[in-house]
Amino acid sequence: MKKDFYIYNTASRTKEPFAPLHDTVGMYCCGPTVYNFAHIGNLRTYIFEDVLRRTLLSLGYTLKHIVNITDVGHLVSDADTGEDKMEKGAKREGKSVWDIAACYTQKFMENIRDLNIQNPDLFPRATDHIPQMIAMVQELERKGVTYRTGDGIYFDTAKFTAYPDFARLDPASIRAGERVDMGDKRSPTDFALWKFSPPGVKRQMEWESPWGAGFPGWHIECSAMALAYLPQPIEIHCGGTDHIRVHHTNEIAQAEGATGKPFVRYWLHGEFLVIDKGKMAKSGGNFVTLDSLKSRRIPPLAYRLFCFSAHYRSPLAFSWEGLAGAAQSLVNLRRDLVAGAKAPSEPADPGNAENLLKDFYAAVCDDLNMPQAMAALWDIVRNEKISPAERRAAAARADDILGLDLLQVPEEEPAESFAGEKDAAIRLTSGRPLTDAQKREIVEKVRQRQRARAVKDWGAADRFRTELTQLGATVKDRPDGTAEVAIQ
RNA sequence: GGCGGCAUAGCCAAGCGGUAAGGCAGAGGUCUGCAAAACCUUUAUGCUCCAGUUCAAAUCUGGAUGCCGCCUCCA
Repeated sequence: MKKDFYIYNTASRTKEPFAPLHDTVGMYCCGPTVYNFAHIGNLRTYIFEDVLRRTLLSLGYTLKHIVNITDVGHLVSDADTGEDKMEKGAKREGKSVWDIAACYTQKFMENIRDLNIQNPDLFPRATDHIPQMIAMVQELERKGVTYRTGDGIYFDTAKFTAYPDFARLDPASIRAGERVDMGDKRSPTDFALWKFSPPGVKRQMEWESPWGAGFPGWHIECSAMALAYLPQPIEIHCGGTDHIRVHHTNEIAQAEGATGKPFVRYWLHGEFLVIDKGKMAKSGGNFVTLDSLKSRRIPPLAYRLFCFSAHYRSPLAFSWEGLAGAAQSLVNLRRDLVAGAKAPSEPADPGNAENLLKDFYAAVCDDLNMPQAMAALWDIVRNEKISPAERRAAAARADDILGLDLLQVPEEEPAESFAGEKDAAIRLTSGRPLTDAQKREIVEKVRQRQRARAVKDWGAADRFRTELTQLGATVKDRPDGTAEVAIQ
């Protein structure tokens, strides 16, 4: 059943009802540049796009979803002086650019999997589509909207009168040379379609073209690959908010300049994850990766849930405290659902789940308002008037969109067995590496405390607890007499 | 300089004209030798400030202050 689905279209700057023209909805999302780890800020956008994808599927649409992998180098600056990011990464790690791309593509795929982000239908790589890019540049040449400088073929934005519309630019106020190095460009908004390899320099990544050896410009890959796989106009195109002004504006110029037809119908942009009031950035040195979360024992899905605490078009303030809160929240959510499962209950009625989720779907369909959707879910999960089976059935349906593995039975922390000690009465988990001596000290104190408890010597037991606390070990007694020891 | 956005409890935040969602944290209680867990109860007379419109404003208008993003590869 298709509900009314409203999404905010950057092109119109308004919320619009989603009404696709094609039976299969084409969706193109700008993917990662694989020269370094993705940080969790990058990942926020892919989570937003995944929720969009899951919502469309859940509403009954058929999708063709494309996420590109940018594995070709982009220069660091607009002038010819900058280093290529891929080549820079290669130099940093002493590998070839191809190895770098393969390595970080792999890392990206792991992140995606950890976050329950569903795979799109296709992950096209830029380096596999050089011919399509060259063809598009040639078409733009035929249309007479390009010119040649000493270092490349450029798009002449003056020839594309709609250029300022998308980002609502005021052409008169873009002042030449203010922040961009003009090089030989005629206008600050002009951009490279094809760059020539510098004379005498053999780049690791370069291709033959009608204009000689070189490499594609920074925006052509998305226009070329999107149109290679999706019918025009493409229904949905997503990316980060930073792409509006330059990347997507240029994509539109290229695609519409080459084809003379509208490029995309709905543009959606995700806001940034902010940290210490500024955006998380690879260059800022303030970035956090999914691996660093995992090493702190925070499950990736806790981060996914954390992302649902703010609307995708609002900045979300990152903090470890907030993330720990999300982790706790996920544990609570699953626990409450499991608790329901233990109670005797009648089989759930799927039709009723749909009914229970009315508010949930209403929030999701209102431009993916996930904070409100989560509130609606909590109302179900903690509503004792609803039978546990019905709650679980509703949660399972909601999870098609949330992707939080809500019905997963909470697992015990795997107990770390420690060198030389096999004591079934003690389960030790540690958040940091410990020497054998340290382990032995802690284990010995736990044992002494257990002995004291056995003879009801509460005073001694409490003293050992205090000592263990000083060593960073928190002890939890379990009903079966075993002790759970967590070391921070 | 241009364009865009934000300011709501300890933290993350929703709400966008009808009398403050939700999560986390905190507090009190029940229970347990203590602790943990669990369960129950509770937590903003107020939404940066100042004017204004309105029967009614966190929500609209004008102004002030503070903060952020894009304009350069960037989610």
